[in-house]
Amino acid sequence: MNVRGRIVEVGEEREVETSYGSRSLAELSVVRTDDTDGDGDGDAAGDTDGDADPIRVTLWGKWTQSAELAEPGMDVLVTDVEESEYRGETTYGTSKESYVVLEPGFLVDVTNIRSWVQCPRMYYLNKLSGIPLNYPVVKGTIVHEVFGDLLRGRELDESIDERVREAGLQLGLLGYEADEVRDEVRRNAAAIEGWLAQGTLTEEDGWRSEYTLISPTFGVKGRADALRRGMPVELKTGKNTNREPRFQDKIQAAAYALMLDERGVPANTGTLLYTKNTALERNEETGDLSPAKEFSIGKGLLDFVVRTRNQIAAMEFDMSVPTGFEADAKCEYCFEKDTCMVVSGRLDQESKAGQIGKPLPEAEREYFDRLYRAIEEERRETHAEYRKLWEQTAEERADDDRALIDLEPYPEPDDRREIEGGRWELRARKPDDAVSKLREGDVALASDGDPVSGHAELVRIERLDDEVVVTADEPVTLRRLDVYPSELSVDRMLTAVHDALLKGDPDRKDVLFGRRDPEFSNRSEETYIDNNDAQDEAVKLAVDADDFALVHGPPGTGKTYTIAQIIRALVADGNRVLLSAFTNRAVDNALEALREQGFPTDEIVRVGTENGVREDMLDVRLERSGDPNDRAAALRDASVVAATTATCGSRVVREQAFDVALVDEASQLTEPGTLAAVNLAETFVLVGDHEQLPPVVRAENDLQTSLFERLVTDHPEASVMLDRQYRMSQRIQAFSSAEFYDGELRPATGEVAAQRLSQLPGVDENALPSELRDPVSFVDPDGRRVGNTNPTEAGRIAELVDAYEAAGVAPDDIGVIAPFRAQVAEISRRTDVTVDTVDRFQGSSKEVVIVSFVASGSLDGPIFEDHRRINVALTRAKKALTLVGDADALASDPFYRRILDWARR
DNA sequence: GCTCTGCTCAGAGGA
Repeated sequence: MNVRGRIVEVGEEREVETSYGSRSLAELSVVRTDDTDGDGDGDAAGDTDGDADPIRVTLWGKWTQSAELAEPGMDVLVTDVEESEYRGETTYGTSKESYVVLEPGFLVDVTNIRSWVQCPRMYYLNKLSGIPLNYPVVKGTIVHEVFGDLLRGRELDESIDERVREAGLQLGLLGYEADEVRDEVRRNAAAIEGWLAQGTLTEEDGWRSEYTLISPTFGVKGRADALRRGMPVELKTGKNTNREPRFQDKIQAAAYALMLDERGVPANTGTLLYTKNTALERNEETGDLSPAKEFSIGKGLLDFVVRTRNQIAAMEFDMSVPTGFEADAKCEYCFEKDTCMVVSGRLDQESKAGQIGKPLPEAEREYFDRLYRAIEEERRETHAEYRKLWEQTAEERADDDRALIDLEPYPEPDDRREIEGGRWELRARKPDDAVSKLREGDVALASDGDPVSGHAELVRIERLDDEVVVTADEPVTLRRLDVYPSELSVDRMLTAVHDALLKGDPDRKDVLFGRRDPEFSNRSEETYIDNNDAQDEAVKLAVDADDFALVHGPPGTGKTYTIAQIIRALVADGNRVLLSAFTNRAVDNALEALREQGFPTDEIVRVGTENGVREDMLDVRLERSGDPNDRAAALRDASVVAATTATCGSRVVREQAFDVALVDEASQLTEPGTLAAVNLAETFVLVGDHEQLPPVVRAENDLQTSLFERLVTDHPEASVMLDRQYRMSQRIQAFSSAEFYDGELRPATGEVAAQRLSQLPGVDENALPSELRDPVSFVDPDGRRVGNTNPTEAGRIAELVDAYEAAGVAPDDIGVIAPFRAQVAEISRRTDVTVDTVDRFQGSSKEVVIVSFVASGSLDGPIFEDHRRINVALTRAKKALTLVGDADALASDPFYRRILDWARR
């Protein structure tokens, strides 16, 4: 039996005499959160605030080490407890089989356990700074890929050629030639091949490569290089002159064994494959020619893995920083010693290696701590997403759009096909009505129906319509496809903050931290845009900025056009420019405008995945694979590099340097997200509108305010607001202008102000029902909110769409906006025009927009509290805007009351 | 109570 719950009290470790001799123990008081009453309804869950009686759990032996790390408030799981009666009370204790897991909901990566074993500071430093582009790592990756290819039966030379080619860009940036890399990889691969050839591949040896594992019990996730007869095999391209495998390597393999145990397939042996070892070991007295080192994995080693994992989880629980004293690693031989000392010196952290240099100013350290915490909170939320893989039923996940279930694989053998490189293509039929967040190009978790304890593979989605097609390293029966969460964006935020503070230019930091004001020099006498003063001013400000310039662009004010003008002016001045934005769509829109203005295509490079980059920009997309020198030159020689901010944080782009970084959608970016782009340039230009949607973050924390908003507020003198809008009629823009832009947003021309539906070809305004005659109208369908839908309202909206169409408006010119996805679905069922959430509508517009408010009775809910979202909804329409909702509900709130008054005027 | 885009995923190593 297992015990799971929330710790309320932690006892001191003490020695007691038992029948086995003297043993140490520590007691925990735990309020159980697992289902203890056996009725299966789980009603004890979450009931941790003290009305349930705590139970006593005794941790014996080395588990007392984990007890020392335990704190009230932590979750704990103790497996295979022994139950006993003591003075009428049932108590629990660890048995020989037990594991004690602190904060099992916190998912620790196997590689993190590995680096913690080397040194806890190493774990911290890796997390903070990421691993920069360096040759040993790139080469190691290639050797691993070749290893996987060999296991899948691929021909060696073909594999090496392709894998080296794929790494072309990285190798080129590092200054390596393809030939020398191929030779080196071949030497490493020879060791692998020789070992594989020792009679093992001919028999049924049960090999498989790249095995993804997630452990709900132990709070560990990771990916094993390979399994052989169900036992973990890890490949290491480094040197190891000892007879024994390195301890941290053993721990890595043992961590995979632990997760295999949980799945009921015990692995008592681990293998480490050191590819540089053949020549070295040939001379040793053992006569062992093999690069493989086997070792046995017993319960003691597995316990050690779990205790190490607990150390990490406990440290992350209170977000403290490891000092290095947690382990007995020796600093004098450490590669990271200098980095370690600099980081601890700058951030004023205690560390075993000591400190070098002066601490950062207090304001910077506070900023670091604040964002570090916020980012780590975000990481927790990502972990919660992983947990849903097993905590939610398949149906719940499907309802949440996080999984496609009940896929029907084609009858064997048509459900799978071996493709190039020994990989697999898998196919299944998708139930008609199934929808999800998954998109073509995504990485997802494919499974036989159970993604955690069943057979699951990480796959790439190739096609997603009535048929599902995915590619995978190994075949699986394709019955279910789950969203696979990623910590990537969290990791990149952390490195962006690290780079900004620890590697950033002191001059830049002086402005960012308000120690001096942003400076401008009078470089430009030119007029860039002659029919719009604010746009022209924006270009001037950007060109003149020595630190940064801010362009505030309300809806329809020609932001994209201005961005293209700014980039052209900057490049004309001899600058190398990084163009970035939160979404791929915004990056491509800006590039499109740039190209339309005649900017030479051969000076542009678009960095991004094939699926992310829009089709019409693929011709300038940077192909990563190819000849190293050629690939590196393609990137280095471009005067404009365009990429999302997430890609700016990637290893390759992080190596680049620019004169200016221009970031669009800056108001939708977290501060670290913006820093990822801004870090790479001397000066920066941020374009955005903080009166529209803020950054999307999972946790409520300091990431919700964008750098754009902070700087606009602190330095209005460094900003220009584009005040002429080219989208909406006067009547439509009036509310937004008054409420959000101090009345300063105006139509650019009389034509814009006076535009009417009747100007559209074939439209007869008189054919509209009277309630829709005004450019802004309000309709109360007298509906009721049901969950996040309002079916009556949805029905009425379909009728309104029909009315517009009957008056001659083309379906393509009509858009419907609703606050909830559920209502979007409800309306979509009844009409063929575009229906979407506010969030997805940001950035686009339609001639006619109908907004569904859904709410009835009251306006409770976060979606209505953020008025910026409403601003977006109300500013998508050019000629006609119809609001549909419950008048009484809207009138109950002053802000919505004003909307009502405006619409019914 | 809600909105939801990014990114190959995670891991690849030095002495």
